Amino acid sequence: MAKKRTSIYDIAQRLGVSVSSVSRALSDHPSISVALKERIRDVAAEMHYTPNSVAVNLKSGRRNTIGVVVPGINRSFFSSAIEGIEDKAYKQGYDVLIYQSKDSAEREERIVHSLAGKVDGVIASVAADTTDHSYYNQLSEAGVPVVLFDRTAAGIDAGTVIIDDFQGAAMAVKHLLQQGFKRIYHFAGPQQVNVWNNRLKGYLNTMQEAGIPLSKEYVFEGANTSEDEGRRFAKTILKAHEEGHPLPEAIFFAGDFAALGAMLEFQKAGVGIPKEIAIVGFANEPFCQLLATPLTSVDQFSYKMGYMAGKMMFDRLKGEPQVGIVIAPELIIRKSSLKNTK
Amino acid sequence: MAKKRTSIYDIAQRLGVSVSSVSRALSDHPSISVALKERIRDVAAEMHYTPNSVAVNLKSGRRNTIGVVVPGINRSFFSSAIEGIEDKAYKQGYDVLIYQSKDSAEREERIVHSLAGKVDGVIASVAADTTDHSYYNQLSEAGVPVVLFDRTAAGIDAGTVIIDDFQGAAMAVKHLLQQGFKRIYHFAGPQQVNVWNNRLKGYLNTMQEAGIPLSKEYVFEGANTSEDEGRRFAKTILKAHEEGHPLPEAIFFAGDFAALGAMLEFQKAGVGIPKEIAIVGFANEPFCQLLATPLTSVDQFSYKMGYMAGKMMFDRLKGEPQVGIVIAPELIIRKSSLKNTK
DNA sequence: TACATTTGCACAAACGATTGCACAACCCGA
DNA sequence: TCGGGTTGTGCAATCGTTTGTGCAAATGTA
Repeated sequence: MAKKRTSIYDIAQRLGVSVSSVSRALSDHPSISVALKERIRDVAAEMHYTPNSVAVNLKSGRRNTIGVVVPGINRSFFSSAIEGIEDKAYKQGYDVLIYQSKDSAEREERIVHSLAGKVDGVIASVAADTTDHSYYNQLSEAGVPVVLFDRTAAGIDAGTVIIDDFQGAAMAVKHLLQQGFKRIYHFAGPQQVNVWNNRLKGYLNTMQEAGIPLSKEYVFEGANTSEDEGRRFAKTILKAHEEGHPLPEAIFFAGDFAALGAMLEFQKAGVGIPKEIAIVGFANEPFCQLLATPLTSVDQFSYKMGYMAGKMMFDRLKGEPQVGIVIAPELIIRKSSLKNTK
Repeated sequence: MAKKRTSIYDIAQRLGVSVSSVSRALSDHPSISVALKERIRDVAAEMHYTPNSVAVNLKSGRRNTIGVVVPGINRSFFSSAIEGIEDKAYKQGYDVLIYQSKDSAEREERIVHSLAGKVDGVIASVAADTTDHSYYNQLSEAGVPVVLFDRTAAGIDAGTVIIDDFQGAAMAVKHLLQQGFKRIYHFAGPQQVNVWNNRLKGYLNTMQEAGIPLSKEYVFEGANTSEDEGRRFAKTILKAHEEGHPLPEAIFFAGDFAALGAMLEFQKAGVGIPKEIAIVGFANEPFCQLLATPLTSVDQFSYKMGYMAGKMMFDRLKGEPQVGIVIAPELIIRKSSLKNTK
């Protein structure tokens, strides 16, 4: 096992030429005679030579690798964004290193630290449990370009690829308004994260423009946008209802999983969707269309976001820093938000 | 931008000592005095020194990186397996390089080629469009251990982590038999791939043991296990029904997506599930429990498979080659396969 | 005081590839 | 036959570490 790999030195020795000639021959340098090039290439093929990329990296100072840091890979949004990144990187001959922050800033910081000098650039979607992601600046200070997608952070020297969350929220709320709903609640995510903050703003702004007065119980800020938090919100609403409050006519959720949790909870309580409460989610996770009551949701074009983030990264590596990219979201209307359905 | 990184040489120069002393001090070598160690560490911290991993790799011959090759990252099974691999690797201080074969053997071969010398080991689930994956042997011949999970391949020197597909299929079919079904069909995947072949065998064996005679239309071999192929199967069945054939009482699908496609098709045709046809899938994708009629399925413990594959990889790297691991599957029973339900 | 032993550090080679420079061999014309 | 210009190769430095070996100073022993 583990026979030593063949290096250009081995080839040189076999042919009685110098290593430099071998190197030049293999990279098709003009100052090597055609005859020697052929001999060298033949022997190289015969000995199954493949260049040692580590040595090449050391010499060139480039790694041909980009690092990707996401909260977790096992969510459709992130895995398909990564798919987009990998597709773009593969085309450019770059490798992709994957890391999961698990939404822990501490872990994220360790990862970012270890990344310096290992990769040519970093693409990330930041951990949600903190507001200070300044450690990313160590990368850009060291000349490693950073591109943030979806979850960005203030005060970081990085390119950004996001969707227009404000607009997405506005589309969702307008849709509900058009259906004739007025008493529209909003399940918001942690406000230190840009995406959830912008969705809340979009909701508030649209409601205000429509002249609908809000009261306190309209907005619920979840600790995150998980199924459990969605359930918690639903329970809050159901309890209020028992105490005499009217049910909301509709709810706009800042995330599909939260919407899912709430739907399951409402279903358990016998509250019909969309008959009694209309629901809109955010992310357009694949499961939306599979639910018993298919869920209206805002599509984020995750694959495209990943691909664009990759593209922006390579532009930056070429020294063409781009301005931030904002992708227009799209509202996918399904049964869960339609008034005239049973 | 791109200020040069500080190397041990810079530290050595600043303190007027040799680079070797710096290197030894930082790795706590006994032959350096405590006083000097402290001075060096202070300066190193002050200059924000981090070792250049490329140089370390070149010197040590180890990369501290494992490569992962899967058909695609955007499927829950693979993304959560990767999650398991990454978790294990992170604990060991290893990085993870991700590649997508897109189920193309040609692309897979290119990837595997490029991987030699880039990683210390490779964990893969092979592309489905071919039966010859011998290029993986170039890795093991070069001393790079290979671990295959789920989709393995014959004739490859590699460790394997699989679930007992035969057993999983048997569990599914037995469950259907217990429900009183006899006319049980099977949607099979491409037979050159071990997992689908074993599921078919499990099905056939269980049916035979139950003494149920099979006829040709019972088994359908899909080109893959996608939603579309599932639809195609459903259409075939519906067409045969129109021509006078009885419907199957139950169908065991070798994959959840195929089951999903068929369910949607049956629903469109007004065929009730499980009332008219009971259905069992395979993989226990997250969407199973979210369907209008929740889908009974065989759980593959994807995260665990990934984690075990990682574990086996590190054992191999330590020179403790393990035998293959077989994980016991579990049947998750839901509404889609229960007889006494409407 | 003289010698043996330990301690602490520096020198230099090595990992595998790239590349500026030097130089030998060739061809040409004068 | 010699100078000048190509052509084709080799030498050696370099990237940032690690590590075997050598050597001087400090310490111990008689």
